Amino acid sequence: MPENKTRQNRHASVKQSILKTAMALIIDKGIAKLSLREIARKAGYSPASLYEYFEGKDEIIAQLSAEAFDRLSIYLSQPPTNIPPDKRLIEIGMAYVKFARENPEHYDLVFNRLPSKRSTASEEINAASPYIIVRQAVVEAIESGSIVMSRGYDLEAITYSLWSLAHGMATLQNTHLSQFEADFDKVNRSAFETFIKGLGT
Amino acid sequence: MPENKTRQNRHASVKQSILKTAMALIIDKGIAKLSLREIARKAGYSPASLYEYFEGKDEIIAQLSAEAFDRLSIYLSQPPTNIPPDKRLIEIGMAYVKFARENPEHYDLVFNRLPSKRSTASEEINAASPYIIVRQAVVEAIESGSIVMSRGYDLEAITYSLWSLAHGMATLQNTHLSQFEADFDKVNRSAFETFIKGLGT
DNA sequence: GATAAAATCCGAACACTGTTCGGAAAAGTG
DNA sequence: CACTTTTCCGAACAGTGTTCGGATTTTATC
Repeated sequence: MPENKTRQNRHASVKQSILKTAMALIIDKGIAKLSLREIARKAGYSPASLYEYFEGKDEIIAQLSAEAFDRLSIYLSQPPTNIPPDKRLIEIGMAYVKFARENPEHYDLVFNRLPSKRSTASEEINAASPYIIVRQAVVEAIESGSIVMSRGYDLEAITYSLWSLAHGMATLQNTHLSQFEADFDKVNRSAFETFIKGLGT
Repeated sequence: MPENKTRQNRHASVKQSILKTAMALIIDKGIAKLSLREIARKAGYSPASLYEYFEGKDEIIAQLSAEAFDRLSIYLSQPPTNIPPDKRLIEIGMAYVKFARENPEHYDLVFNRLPSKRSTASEEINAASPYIIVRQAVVEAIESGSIVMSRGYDLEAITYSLWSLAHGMATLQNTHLSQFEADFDKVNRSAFETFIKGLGT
């Protein structure tokens, strides 16, 4: 009864290879022109066969979105923990933007192709993971005294603000400012520093 | 030879009415499901006829995007000029987010449905208009001494940073945080104040 | 007002798309 | 071996954006 492993493994690996083909197509043709039928062609299957592995095109995109999410989490985990909390906060922000610039398609998948159907509670928690990472860094920065909370501007609010700043920079650089040849890294760092400075006493 | 006016007027007004029906469809069915054929049905034309007025579906969306852009400019122009420059800067940021929340479809059109083909130089200038508005407010804030530039963090960089912050807040509220019931206005204002504070001496 | 010209409109067709369904082939189980 | 489950696909359906030829209507010119 090797069904337990072999069968499920096969199913899972085929699923993964289809996702891989789909992601490759997104990267070189753009997600707007992604077609189920072309995925099937490149993967060596008939269009109907893909429905054996996914509920439809939307679920394929949702899966890719989830994968992209994990990739983002990896980026955000890179900054070492043995640096001053306020510095680390900046590095996390920089990592966020770096992810967006180095993986524009993944970034788009994470934030602009979220499944239209309300995600379940558990997915929400998972989806909040990057938020949790930033939040934890803010907590440490507060404990170290680098930044301070004030009334009406609490932990969640600060986390949200930093996330917004990073998200805005990343989004603008990948869309409206994509053809600008500025040294965004330097400016971004200054922006984070300015905000952190404003959070100080 | 009344062709000059009548003819062109008619053409322009039909064009406008098609855009209007298209926008209505976007608002109540979502842009993802917007279909050229349905626009034609609702507008009382055959699908082929729309090509007398637009190059295709993409140009219709591009036109709507341009209209949405104008609407954003109006929002950004609302804050009065007879208030302290640093306060005004915050009000402009708040107006940016307000536009996004009150007109989510328009906001999406402006920032996530930008025409894939490189826009021309003149369109670029027009597209930069909100940026110009924010920039001008920053200039006045600098002149008043409310905020200061430092080396490597100049006018453009500050403008870009404020834009990013507002853009991030707007985008997140319209997507990932759309189901959260927080008092975003208050938090947003605190975030802007914090950043402006960081920009001070 | 008749005539030529230009603008407007649409039916039909083409090449796509996502999805469903029935059944054939293959693989695993007893 | 038979039996069940999984896998796969051809065919079809409804829908899409777009093109083209020609008919109809509106405008300009004589």
